[in-house]
Amino acid sequence: MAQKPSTPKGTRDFLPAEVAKRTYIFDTIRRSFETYGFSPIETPSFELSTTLLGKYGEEGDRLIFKILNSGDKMFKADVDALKDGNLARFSNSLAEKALRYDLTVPFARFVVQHQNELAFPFKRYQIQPVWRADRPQKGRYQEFYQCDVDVVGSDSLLYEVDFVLLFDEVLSNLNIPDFTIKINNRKILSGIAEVCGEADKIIAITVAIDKLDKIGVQGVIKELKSKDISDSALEKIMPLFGVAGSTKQRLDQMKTYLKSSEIGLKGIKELEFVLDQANELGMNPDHLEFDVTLARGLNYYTGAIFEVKANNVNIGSICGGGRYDDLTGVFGMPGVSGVGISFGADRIYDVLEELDLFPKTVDNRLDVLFVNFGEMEQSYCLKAVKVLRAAGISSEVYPTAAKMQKQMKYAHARGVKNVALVGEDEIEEGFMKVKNMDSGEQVSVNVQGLIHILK
RNA sequence: GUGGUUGUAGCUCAGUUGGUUAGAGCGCUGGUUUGUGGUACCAGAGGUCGCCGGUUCGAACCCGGUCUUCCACCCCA
Repeated sequence: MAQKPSTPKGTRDFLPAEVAKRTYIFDTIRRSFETYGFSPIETPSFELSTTLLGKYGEEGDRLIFKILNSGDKMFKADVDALKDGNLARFSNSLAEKALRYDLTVPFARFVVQHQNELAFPFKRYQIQPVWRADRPQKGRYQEFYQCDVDVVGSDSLLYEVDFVLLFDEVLSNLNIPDFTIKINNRKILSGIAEVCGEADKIIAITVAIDKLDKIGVQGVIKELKSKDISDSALEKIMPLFGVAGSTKQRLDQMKTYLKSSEIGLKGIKELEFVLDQANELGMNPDHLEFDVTLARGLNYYTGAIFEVKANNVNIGSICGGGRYDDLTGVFGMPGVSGVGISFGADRIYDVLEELDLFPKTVDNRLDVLFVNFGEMEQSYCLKAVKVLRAAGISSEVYPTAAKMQKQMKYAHARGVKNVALVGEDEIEEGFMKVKNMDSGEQVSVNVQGLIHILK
């Protein structure tokens, strides 16, 4: 071995036991998606750079993996841009394709491209990997899976309600004991910016107040000042930090605060509808929380904003989403409202692992391994294996007549559930000895009996 | 992108002020008289100390670069 091989930064291999757990997560999510009426689609892992660039803000563009042009296309390199020090333009001329950064923007492209083949409102789900050239840390990878569900072609708030219920159902099915679905509305944030007379600085304001629980009131004020927010505006923002009490009380306080902002009040109304409906449909109120400080960076959101955090685990948000009124507009199809959410499968995995929440039954262990005693016994066992497999029981024969101990050790190392021993005596009597590797118990049964036990 | 951190056998880690053949535990392989794993006992294999370069008579140890790990920011799933 010359040099130790390794995967690139921020990527991982998955061993069989890990894949089994990941499959469990994907299956749980997929089942609920389909129950809620969403259909699966898939899109390519890479898109044209022009499709992706400029959709995620300056920060996002930096994190997009670009695919180097190959062959003669290298001649398209904009050497002048390099000379001028315009690295962004130079790199764009070198890369006409890029790995997808999320599933939402490619979906918008998909909707525009296939608009005549889709029935609106169109509901799709998509479970595929995405790539970000981010610096890895806990719960942050360069390659990870997103599980997206979106509806486009309707501005009905019923979908917001559906998504809240969907969050609740999936996370409950995954046995996550303590999570909070935070909900806010971009219109409320617009209203806040309007009230303090800094409507054009909405992004700076929301990003700053988003950090409230992290850096505190003083930290937020400091950040706002550094973004050139005027003192008079600051004064109007201050009352926000005093908003407290139950959800209803906080909503009332916000109503008063936003009384001069039409858009802000509309946001409150939308939010109230979603909260009321969720409540009426019996959702646990502890799971849903109105949070004025929830902003989320993606600037294409226009209505509801969601974010889910698993409590008692130090990991970022595990789900996110929101309403975007005009995502397809940039691809030439204006006026189509969409709303959607995303589950971060890799972070959910980390949460389940850390809290030891994977069901013990999640595995892909072999049901039965037949010990190989020699040619004659082997062909007898192969027939038994065929019957077992037909009954849906995974089974195989050890490939060589190696020492018993070696075969048993192999079975143990692989985590095989049962070992079947069929030697001369057993063949004569028409039975097999089957040892349960977990309990160590051994029984004598025929093939049908074994099927009966394992089914 | 900014600042810090990590890298020694398959794994978890020791390795004293730079000085001969770099260690431990676990794991692994083989054996303990031949149809039974996870326990016990015996034996054994396995590392040019992440990589490249520099300082030195001499580097796992000092210096520089690079890759990787983890963390904080930024941002986010």
